[in-house]
Amino acid sequence: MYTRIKKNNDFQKLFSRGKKCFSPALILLYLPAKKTALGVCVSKKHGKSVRRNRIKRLLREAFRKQMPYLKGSYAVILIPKQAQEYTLQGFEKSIASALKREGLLQ
RNA sequence: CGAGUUGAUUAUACGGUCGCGCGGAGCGUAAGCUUCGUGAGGAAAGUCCGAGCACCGCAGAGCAGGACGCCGGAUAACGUCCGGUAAAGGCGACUUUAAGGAAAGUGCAACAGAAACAGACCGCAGAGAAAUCUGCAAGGAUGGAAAGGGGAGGCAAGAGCUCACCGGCGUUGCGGUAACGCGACGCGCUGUGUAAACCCCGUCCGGUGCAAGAUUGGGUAAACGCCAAAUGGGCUGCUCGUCCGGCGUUUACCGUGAACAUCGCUAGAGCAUGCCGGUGACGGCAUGACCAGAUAGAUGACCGUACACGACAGAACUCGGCUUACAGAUCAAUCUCGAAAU
RNA sequence: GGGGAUGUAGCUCACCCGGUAGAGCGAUACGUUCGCAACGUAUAGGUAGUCAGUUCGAGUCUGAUCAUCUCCA
Repeated sequence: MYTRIKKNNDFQKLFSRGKKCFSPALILLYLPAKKTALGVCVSKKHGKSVRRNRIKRLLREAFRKQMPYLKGSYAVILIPKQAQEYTLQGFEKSIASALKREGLLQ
């Protein structure tokens, strides 16, 4: 299981030193860590609170599904790109392709 | 049956698998694991009002400033709610209204129009040969607003000049707690709008807001510098009044994880049910349950069944309102209007 | 979460007390020049963010709503 990234310090560390990886639907930042941790970053540009919460939930669910295939443990931040529609399948594919490209999958 | 009016309720439901926040219990040195319970709204939204609570402080007085404004009640309080009154709209059920004062004073009323703290352009009548003079304010024309209204009498033509009705003002009787209503008598009648213009009258208001604020380790001593000495700073914009020196740097000793921690943080002017009082807002009594508490911020994914195929929308200290957004569904009323039948 | 402010021409802004919406830059046309710039002359461009209310009349007053900016750890 993963833990949530809560501290501002951790976010700053990832934003400044984390490796960036782009995919169609989102941006992924990661660093090796002791435990797998997930942070989600959804700005106000994505809409009102209901819409933003929906995006966060979809991102968490997508990440949860991809986790078993991870090699090692990492601290990860997911940043969605602006779009008209957000789907679970789209996020899953994006995460999978990004992780594969970085060679983090088994 | 059709068209409405008013009030209220609800906001996909049920089952299964995996997953998340919080709390309890158990296991474990610990990381954590297992299990049980619980987990968004009618508007949680906008932040437009009113409070609780907290601090600044002592708000003591006056001025300034702000809010409200028919009457009576409800409430912790309110700009909210309830019941009335008046006016406007609707055939009606009913709805809407920032609804005090224009005879305290000041201002404004562009353009048009003859004239907008007051009048004669056209006109009507009399006199005169005419120019013009005198009387008048019915009709025309301008305007949002034009000298109480339209009718009869009267007159040279006209005019509250006179009369009845309506309106207005004053006095007064009755009903009502009151706003106000109904009536009687008198006065021919004294210019309009604007107070969401200044203002007047009445009522109320200290400021800042949980990023408030509190706790946990900062304390003691010395030196120097800056500002200031009846000046400066704090207390609300100002005045009176009142309180006090303030800030920074360095060194020595003890201490040191001063925050992204912990508390505030959810048991409450609360909720549900029943009874009683009241037209109602609401109040009283009894019983029952404990019902989110996060801090990059918890409700999702998949499958099955049903249909109307699911709108607006996500707690962030807590309540009472208001306002705004919203697919629909349901219920109620001796409700209203129309049609048909009896 | 809680305070504060601003929406006017393509852009940057005026218009305090209600009465015909203006300025600068820009755009278009003409002149000037061999041509361009500069300069001169003229023209177009707005229902004052949106919706209601008060008023005879609203950019201005009042209320609601939408958008943008900003401050508080």
